[in-house]
Amino acid sequence: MILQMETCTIPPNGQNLAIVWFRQDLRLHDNPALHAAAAAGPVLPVYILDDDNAGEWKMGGASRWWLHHSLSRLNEALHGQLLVLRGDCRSKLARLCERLPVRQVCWNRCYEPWHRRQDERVAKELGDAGIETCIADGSLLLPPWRSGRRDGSPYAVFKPFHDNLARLLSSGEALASEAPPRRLLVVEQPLAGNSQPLERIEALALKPRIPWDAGLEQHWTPGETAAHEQLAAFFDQRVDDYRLDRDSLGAEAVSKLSPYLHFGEISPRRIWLEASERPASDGTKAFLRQLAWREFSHHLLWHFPHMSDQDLRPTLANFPWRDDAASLRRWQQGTTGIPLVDAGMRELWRTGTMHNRARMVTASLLSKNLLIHWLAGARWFWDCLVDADLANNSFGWQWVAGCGADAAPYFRIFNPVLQSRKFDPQGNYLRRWLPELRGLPDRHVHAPWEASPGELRTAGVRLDENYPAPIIDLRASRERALAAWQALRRNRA
DNA sequence: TGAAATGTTGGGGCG
DNA sequence: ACGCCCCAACATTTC
Repeated sequence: MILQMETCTIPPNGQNLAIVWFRQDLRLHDNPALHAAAAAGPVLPVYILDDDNAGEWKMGGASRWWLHHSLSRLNEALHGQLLVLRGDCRSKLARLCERLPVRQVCWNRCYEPWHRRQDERVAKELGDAGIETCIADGSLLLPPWRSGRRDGSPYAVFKPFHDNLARLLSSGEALASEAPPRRLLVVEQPLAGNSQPLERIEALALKPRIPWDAGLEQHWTPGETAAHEQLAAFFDQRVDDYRLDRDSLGAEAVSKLSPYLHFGEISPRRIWLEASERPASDGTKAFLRQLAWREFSHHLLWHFPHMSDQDLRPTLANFPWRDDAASLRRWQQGTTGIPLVDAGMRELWRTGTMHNRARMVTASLLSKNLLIHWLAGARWFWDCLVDADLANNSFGWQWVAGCGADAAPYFRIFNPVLQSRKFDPQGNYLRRWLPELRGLPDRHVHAPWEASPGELRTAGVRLDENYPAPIIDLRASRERALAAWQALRRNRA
């Protein structure tokens, strides 16, 4: 906890000005880079939006919306002194160092491949210019190279990874928290010139031009304060039921912390420590296990940087993926005619998130039943999710598609009707997102095409008029997917 | 963090 | 009383 925040003017040449370069660590608490910088003297907080270096994985629309609000909250917490720039991070930071008496630049590592390249280039350039750099690890429980085996090799299966992680963390040393600074001295906007910081955040144009973000506004409050409130509410009200209810689509049982974690508005370490202080329970354990999955996917992305674009296990070389723009479009819009899939996709579009169970089922329909490449689905999620995270997203899609580490076997194909009956027996989730199906009785709301004409009429459902007929026959497409996989295996053998 | 097919068991109706 | 069939419920195997 920072006890005291003050602002000051730029120190004269020769003094200890440190830049804190914020990226996916938009918080003041438990932020190692910030703490390191603050310990040495006055701090200049900087955020730089760098779209051009992100390649294929430039931030998506929902993420940009979140970032806009998150930067605004961070700027407020910094008494309006956050310097916001856009462009190439290396040249922007170098230029700041030329113009101001900067001794040191501090940042927390990001683990995406393009961020790693960026880190290297920035560190080299600053080093060549005689500027100190301080690179910390604050976005994971353990840096990915420390969560591997003793010999440094990565884990490819979750169970042993999780056992090892739990062992390392329980030793305590890994999570020992450094003493946070008692005082944060922030320099007043050095380059203010003609515009105020808030105007600069607006100038990043992160909010959508067409205002489709009403649902996001309704469902989310970005920012560090909200993150802490969300965590407290989860621990107070929901964690005890988490193990049993986390798969239930209709219940509000999950933590909803993923976007805060992605943008670093709360640190996983803080979550782990707070959970550890509570009496051990099944709910807490199940929750921390999910945090370990996040850790695992980052571990894999670090060791296999191509994971975001290529099959982790090249089992699918020459797989007959279908190029089917019309079906992809219906999947994206939530008009497949398969209720659980449509409910999930509409929740995604409207709120920027989707229940994890629904993510697995919608992903399975696209990659297995429709035989559309998992990358097409991953890209759509990337654009729509407020918690879009390269490691988690790529890992999840590969897991479902059956080409990832610890992957679901190829023959594990979700049946969206059975999943719906099992995890949303009363149809609460379906009816929330598919008002046109509200009149159907529980036994038919999961599969309206099985209802009799009379039942459909009573419910006011007209297939292919106010709700689509199913995009595909579930049984036949399951057989087709199995056959395609088996052909692949035969050719291989 | 599957689903579907196939196998097994045991109770009840019935001749 | 007994064998037979049916079938639900559960377990196992296969994809």
